[in-house]
Amino acid sequence: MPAPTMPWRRIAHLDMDAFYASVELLRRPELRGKPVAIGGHGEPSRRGVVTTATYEARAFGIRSGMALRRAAELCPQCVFLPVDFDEYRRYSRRFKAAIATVTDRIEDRGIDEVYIDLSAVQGIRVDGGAPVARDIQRRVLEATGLSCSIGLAPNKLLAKIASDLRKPGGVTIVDEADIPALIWPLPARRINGVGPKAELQLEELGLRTIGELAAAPLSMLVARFGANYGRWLHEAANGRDERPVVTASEPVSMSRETTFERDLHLRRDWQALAACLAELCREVAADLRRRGYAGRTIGVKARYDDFRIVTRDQTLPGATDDAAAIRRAAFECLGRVPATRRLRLLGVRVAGLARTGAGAEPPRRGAAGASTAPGASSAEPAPLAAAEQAELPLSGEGNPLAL
DNA sequence: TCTGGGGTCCTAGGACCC
DNA sequence: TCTGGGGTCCTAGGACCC
Repeated sequence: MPAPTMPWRRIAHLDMDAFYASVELLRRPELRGKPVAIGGHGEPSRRGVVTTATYEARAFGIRSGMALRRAAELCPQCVFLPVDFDEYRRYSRRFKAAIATVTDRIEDRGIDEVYIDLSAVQGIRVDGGAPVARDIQRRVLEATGLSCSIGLAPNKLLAKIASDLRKPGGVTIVDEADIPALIWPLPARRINGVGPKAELQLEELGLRTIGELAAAPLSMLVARFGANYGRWLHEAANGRDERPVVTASEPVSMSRETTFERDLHLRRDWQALAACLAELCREVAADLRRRGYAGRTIGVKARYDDFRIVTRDQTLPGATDDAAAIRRAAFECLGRVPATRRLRLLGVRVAGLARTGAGAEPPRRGAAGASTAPGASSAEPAPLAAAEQAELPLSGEGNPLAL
């Protein structure tokens, strides 16, 4: 039985070039041409990682995800700037609006990239799409002053790899016929969905490049990675991907988390942790309300000083966007986190989201019922209740943990 | 004193229901 | 009393992405 064939498609992947750093250079033009890294508080002496570095900084070996401290060692003259997400979001909206003047077939993939389905663009089957890609680049540049790179391919997987081949400012077409020459020599890690763990396992199988992966027996991949992921790896390495461009989606969860300047002990530093948790709950509640959502599943995430992560969550009878209800559930969850080591990070997450606006949501039960918090009733350990009280006077402005 | 913050999706076991 | 499945929800962990 022959698989139904996909209709002809032309998918673009657009990736902004060194996005955060480029936005910063717009307001700090005197830094142009210098090594600049964006991350954390912009101070290499404090905890944080590089989110984006200019191409000049990358020449020193600075990479995103690298500790700021390490980046400063590699390049002492590098200029460090703090992240300013509000500003990046403004530019993100602008460049996406510029693309929307060409087509509305856009899939949001975060702050600095999108997929665009160009299949219906006039004449694209003849010219391959390079002219419309150049036109999009020009519109993005005029709207923002920023450059981007675009990959054009029959699917998202190949378009994503293609956009990375000629950075910055490139337009790269990858068709099925180009796969052996352009895609197969690349490391398997370049496939979107192959991360550090999978890369390591592939290496153990002697598979380094996408071509080697494509030639590997399917049975070997399935034996190693399971039926789903194994089959997907095989398809991906051969350039096959039928995922549609998804133009609308609903959020699944909202969360807030923070890494402490110094690691905190669950009992000895309880006051500071409790104040932190309460603040995270206020923030996530504010985010929910601003965006018009409420959620049923409340959870906390803790990262120990050895980087292990534990999560605990609790599902309420009804969705809530109330800071106090979220806080009660979050404290119950934190009470179940083993106090085995010090914590370096604490987070709060609300999932199971439903829209609150425009009567889309059924009447809320329990969650807003002041004294009877669902799930936080008799199950709540007494020491926690006391500790929760104890944090209240502390919950002021600013970060009480910046010691 | 390496290693951020905000997400999505998948897996897997147990509870519970039919 | 034992033998069964399927389906959904809840919880925890983990890989991966931007």
